[in-house]
Amino acid sequence: MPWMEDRDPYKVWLAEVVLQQTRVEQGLPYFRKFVQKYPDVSHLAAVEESVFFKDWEGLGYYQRARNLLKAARCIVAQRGGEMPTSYEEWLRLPGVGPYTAAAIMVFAFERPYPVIDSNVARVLARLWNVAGDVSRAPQRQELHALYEKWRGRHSPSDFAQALLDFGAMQCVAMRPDCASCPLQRYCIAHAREVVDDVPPRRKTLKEQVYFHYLLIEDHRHRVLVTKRRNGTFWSGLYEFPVVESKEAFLDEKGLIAHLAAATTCRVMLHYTGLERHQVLSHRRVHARLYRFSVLEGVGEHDFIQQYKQGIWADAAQMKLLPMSRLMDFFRQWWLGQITQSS
DNA sequence: TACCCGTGGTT
DNA sequence: TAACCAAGGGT
Repeated sequence: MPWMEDRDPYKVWLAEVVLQQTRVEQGLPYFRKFVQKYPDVSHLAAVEESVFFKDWEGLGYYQRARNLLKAARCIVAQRGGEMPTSYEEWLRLPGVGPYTAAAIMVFAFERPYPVIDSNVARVLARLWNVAGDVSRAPQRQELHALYEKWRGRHSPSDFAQALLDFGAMQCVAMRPDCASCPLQRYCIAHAREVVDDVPPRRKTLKEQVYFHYLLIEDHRHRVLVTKRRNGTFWSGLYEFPVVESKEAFLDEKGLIAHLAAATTCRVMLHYTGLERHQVLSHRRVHARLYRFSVLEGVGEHDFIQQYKQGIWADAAQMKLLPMSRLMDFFRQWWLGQITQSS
């Protein structure tokens, strides 16, 4: 891994946060971009949040970006830019939990903390047939003890890297190739033929939500966008004004009725035919794009005040706003329309 | 503790 | 296809 070349705590921290719940292949391009653009913690602390949000666009779990900036500013403000050197100090920073703090102590400082992510937990749980949910406290404790005992006097970082790699490449979650596994003869889960059930599968519930995005343009090729509020998913990202429904897509009459409750403007809708869905960690979002216009004699600006606060963005501004992958699909389509018409 | 939070790959 | 999963953390 690139951050192991110099073991710079800043780079190790950055990499571990980027890689939280994220595959290495997916996160690595972002890590490289961040190191290039923000070579040390003072550069990171100085960047405006809206700019960094754009840098983070497409990586997901956007709260990580906020916490990373908060932590960087803590390190600069409270420590003069000196990176923490103890597990406890790292743990106090926002966005740094037990895994990340341990990984930093091990990879940057070669200190003996147990680096137990989902890969390592799976390897240990199978080898010793640890029953139950590995995210619960008793199991975590047992895995911790097994890890320490197995590591013995091995190098903390070599052992951690070995287990991470072994979990990612050999002892994989789905359909592991136990026949080729060098540890098969030691594996209790294999002996008891329960490898596929250890650790137990997660249960994920997906709620369906239906978004009706409203494309509202003025006469100068500007479009109305709003910022998603705190307490919602994708909070802080920008989108076209949206009407959300939990049951199903609304028909145009239903949409008009919904809008009539929020604005006194008389409005018109026209479905663009553009539909797209995206699966999130706990939701499935279905979206359709509607052209929206206000009837003659009533300005769109009145609509903004009456319906939602927003900003009018031209093509150049639109490209700078951080958006979800779903909204990015509609944005790209809109940019194409603008290019064609001008 | 249980639930929330993105996106992309695999089966 | 739909489910499952990934170098987890916050609340």
